[in-house]
Amino acid sequence: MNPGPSRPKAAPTVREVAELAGVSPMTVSRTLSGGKNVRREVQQRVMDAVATLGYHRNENARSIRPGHRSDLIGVAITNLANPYYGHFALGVEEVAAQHGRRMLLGNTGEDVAREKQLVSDFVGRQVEGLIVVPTGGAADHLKGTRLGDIPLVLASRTVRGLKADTVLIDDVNGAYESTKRILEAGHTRIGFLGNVISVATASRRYEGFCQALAEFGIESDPDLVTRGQQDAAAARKAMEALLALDDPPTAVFSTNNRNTIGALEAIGQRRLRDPKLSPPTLIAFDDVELAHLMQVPLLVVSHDPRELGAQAARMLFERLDHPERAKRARLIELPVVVGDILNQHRAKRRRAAGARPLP
Amino acid sequence: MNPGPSRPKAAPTVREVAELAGVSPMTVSRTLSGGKNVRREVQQRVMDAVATLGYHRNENARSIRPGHRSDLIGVAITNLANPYYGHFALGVEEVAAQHGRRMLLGNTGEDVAREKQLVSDFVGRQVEGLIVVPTGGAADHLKGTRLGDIPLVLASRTVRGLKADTVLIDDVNGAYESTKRILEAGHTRIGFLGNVISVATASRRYEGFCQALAEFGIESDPDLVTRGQQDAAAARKAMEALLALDDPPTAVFSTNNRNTIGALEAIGQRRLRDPKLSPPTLIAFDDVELAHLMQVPLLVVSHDPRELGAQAARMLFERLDHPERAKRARLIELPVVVGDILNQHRAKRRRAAGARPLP
DNA sequence: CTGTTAGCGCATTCAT
DNA sequence: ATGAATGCGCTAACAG
Repeated sequence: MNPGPSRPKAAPTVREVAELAGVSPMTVSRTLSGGKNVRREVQQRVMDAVATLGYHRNENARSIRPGHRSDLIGVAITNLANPYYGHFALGVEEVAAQHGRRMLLGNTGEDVAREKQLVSDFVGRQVEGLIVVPTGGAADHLKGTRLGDIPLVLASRTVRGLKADTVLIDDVNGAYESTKRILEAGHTRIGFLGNVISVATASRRYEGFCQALAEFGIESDPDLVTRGQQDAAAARKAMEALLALDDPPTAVFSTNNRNTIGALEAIGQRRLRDPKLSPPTLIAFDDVELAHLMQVPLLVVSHDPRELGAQAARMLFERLDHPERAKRARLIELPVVVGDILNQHRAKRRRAAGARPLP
Repeated sequence: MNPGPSRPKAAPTVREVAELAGVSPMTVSRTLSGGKNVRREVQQRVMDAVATLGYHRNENARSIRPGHRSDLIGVAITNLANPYYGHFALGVEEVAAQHGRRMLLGNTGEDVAREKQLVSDFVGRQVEGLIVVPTGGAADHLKGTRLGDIPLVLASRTVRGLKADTVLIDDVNGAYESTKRILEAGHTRIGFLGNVISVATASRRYEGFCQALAEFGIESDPDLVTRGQQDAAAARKAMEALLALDDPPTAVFSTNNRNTIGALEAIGQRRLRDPKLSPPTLIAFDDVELAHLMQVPLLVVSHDPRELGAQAARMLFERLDHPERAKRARLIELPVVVGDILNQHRAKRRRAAGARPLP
């Protein structure tokens, strides 16, 4: 009597629906694809059968038929736990949804091997396109031929020697403009908190930073430049070291939100021990929730990572919808907004006192 | 001569690989599935052909064959832009990867219709299982029959009248314990910042909150209870209103990270106008980056959303790997950690002065 | 309007 | 160790 631990029943197929509705599989198929050339009454019978059986059309079977799209895109990002990429992924997802596509999402954890694996798997699953935040390692697996000519969009970072559609933030200029503004405010000793150099973004932001320094005739002091911090904990240590210098920087450029968090933690902790600490002005590339309330002089270089994701997706779908257009890889650089210097009570006073802090 | 805008070439198939390698499709298939019963030498020829053609096995075609798994799970979450769910998604992804599965990820934006759409699509794509953070609306579409008996795990929230494996946070107890601790510290007027009531989490946390109040013989003052804030902006307004009361609360319970952010913003802004403001103690359910550095007395009720995601995924795979086991829906409640009250300089002084703040 | 035939890419089964 | 036949679920193309 007892059917026992019911084996996971195989999903119902068109045939079963057809049988229950007393029609041919073809009529079911037609009904499900809009109902052209099917009597209303028959459609109803079919839909009823669909409902009672809990039938769902097998999209995989559907997608192997010639000319049919998979409606799937593959997205590989480096770190989902970073709110930045959460917003990014949301931007991608929203635009994909508008275009009727679903998103296969994988996390690379900055590991090239994993990236390779993911991309290969995505291709095997017939994704129509790929959006990748590259880890920055070797990237042969992203070459067009390896991808079976599936459109690829790189986001947030580039890869040396790889031609592909790319959406970047205007890193160089953002770093340049913000550093310049800090220099104009009178700072001369400016620290740098960077992430790993192999990440193109890091280099580009460092480049803009140096450009501004050079323009003001300031040599970048190697003691003030730290690089390679990939998470907040590392950034915090780096910032602590900067604060502990005999002659600490009066301003610090932070490459990304992880470094900003770490820097603010270092400052916050240090302030507990030394409440009169006059914290350095922080140039924060990427906005961070609550940062502006931290009572630390702050210049935010912000942009919307969600828009970055959306833009990457738009770029991808444009290529999918118009494969006939020019094949040349395109590069888009999204502008950043350099804000005002917030919480700069001390800085104001210093400037009011005239001249530069260090003669 | 010019091939013209090369039509997106159809992906190579086993047949093409076979032809190039001078073998039958079957030999290619065998080689790709481990190489049993294929001569080393032939395997090599096949692999070479695979490489030159850029061949990727069509997983979709593969998955329609009987007995074959899709290696796909579907995940629907409410808001990817919330770092909480970013961590959650990462937890799911990592465990899925360990089990050789990929993740289809969709964002519902708290919209039931979208959730329904996503789940239906996921089922059509032959996902082996579903992990859903339910929006809280009607949920007929999540009933087993509608899902073709695909295993479902609800995470973070429950749905009234729906039996399914569920992973929750120990909301009631976390809210209870933290509120109790604040009451023990002498607070009697405690505000409440909540999200929409239809979300089960909100009710559960409110429940724990009220339990603690009741135990201390305190009636919850309706003026101090705000609900329905779904984002930081709304939460901020609600908190501003609390701060503006003639007799503002000395402590405020914040249901989730969005409300905490909003509350801290309100406090921060208010403090700019009134530097001597003695901010209320904040009970923050869910941790928030930088919150502990905000110079606001803070009691964090924390848990790791990544672990929540991991646990949901483990639950799913356990059911997938052991379909024969008991069918009863299981419920797991992950413990929370109620921390110490941080930054409580003022509170200390108040307590040291003896008695309760309000006679 | 409806049904039949055929084939998408792959792998199981059964030869050889 | 290899290949041929067959069918998975679905739907164009072609009858009727």
